[in-house]
Amino acid sequence: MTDLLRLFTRAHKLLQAASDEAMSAHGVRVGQNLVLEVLWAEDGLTPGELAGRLKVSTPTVVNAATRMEAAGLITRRRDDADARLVRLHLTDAGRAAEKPVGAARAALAQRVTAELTPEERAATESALRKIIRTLDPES
Amino acid sequence: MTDLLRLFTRAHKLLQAASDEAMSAHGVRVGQNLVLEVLWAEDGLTPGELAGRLKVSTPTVVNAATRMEAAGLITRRRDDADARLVRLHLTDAGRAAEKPVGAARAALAQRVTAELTPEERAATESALRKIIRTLDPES
DNA sequence: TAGCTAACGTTAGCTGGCTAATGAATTGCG
DNA sequence: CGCAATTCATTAGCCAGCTAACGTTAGCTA
Repeated sequence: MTDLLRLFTRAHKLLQAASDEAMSAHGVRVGQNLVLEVLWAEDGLTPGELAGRLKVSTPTVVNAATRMEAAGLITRRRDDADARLVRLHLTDAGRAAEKPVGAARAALAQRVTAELTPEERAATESALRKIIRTLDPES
Repeated sequence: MTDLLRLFTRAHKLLQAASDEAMSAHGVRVGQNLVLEVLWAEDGLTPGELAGRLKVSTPTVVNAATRMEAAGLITRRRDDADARLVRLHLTDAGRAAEKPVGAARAALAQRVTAELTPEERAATESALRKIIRTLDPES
């Protein structure tokens, strides 16, 4: 298990699971959280815009939006000026989730990074940035 | 993007994609690679054993095995002594993939970690271990 | 020895990624 | 002005995870 990539994969899976568990308590799944965070900052974006900001494909956002609509977190509305566009708007429930979900996320981040020394945290952050730039120079 | 968790997610997705691309050139998808690596070291394991070693659920291994069987990488064989067990055996093609896939994986790891300083590498590894232990104390 | 229980693989159905193909609407060019 | 090209969202279908439910086989116990 000395392989960095392997450790990485394992840590990621555990983080995803912990994250999903923390959010699910507030009716939000781990993928939906990302969409919500963008909408909390700027409501009424289109699937394409969200995909761009989240660096995810458009169908991924569309599918998430369908589930979130069914869950009552957002609504779909056709753009008045350009009928090709769909605008995603938060419902009251979607807005209400901001505080608890944000708190849950912060608590998880705190719990996970609490054990790290400042050096470890800084070096990890720097390493992650380098890895991202290596694999996606455009970013 | 200052959030460690966000950087983590992004880096993981890029790594997965790069990994999948590298392996696909040799007819192996990213999830199958993990199964193969265990079988290269020890052939004839059961789905449950593989799931335990990979820290993945049994259905995940079963589904991967089905695709790998269709791809001609492994075969399923019922255990003679205990008919509940299924043993997964490498085919010639599965064995033949070891060298190229291993090389591709090593090349990716090398490329990704090349930019990191020894301190970053060590600190990241240590940080990952701590995170894993925090989220899964049993490990 | 008969029957219950535990172990194991598989199937069904979910989330969350992806690409490719489709269809509707707008834009732009001739 | 009209038609072609572009730009959207959606749908279809794939891989890779998961949990829960199911059926079969061993094994143990009464």
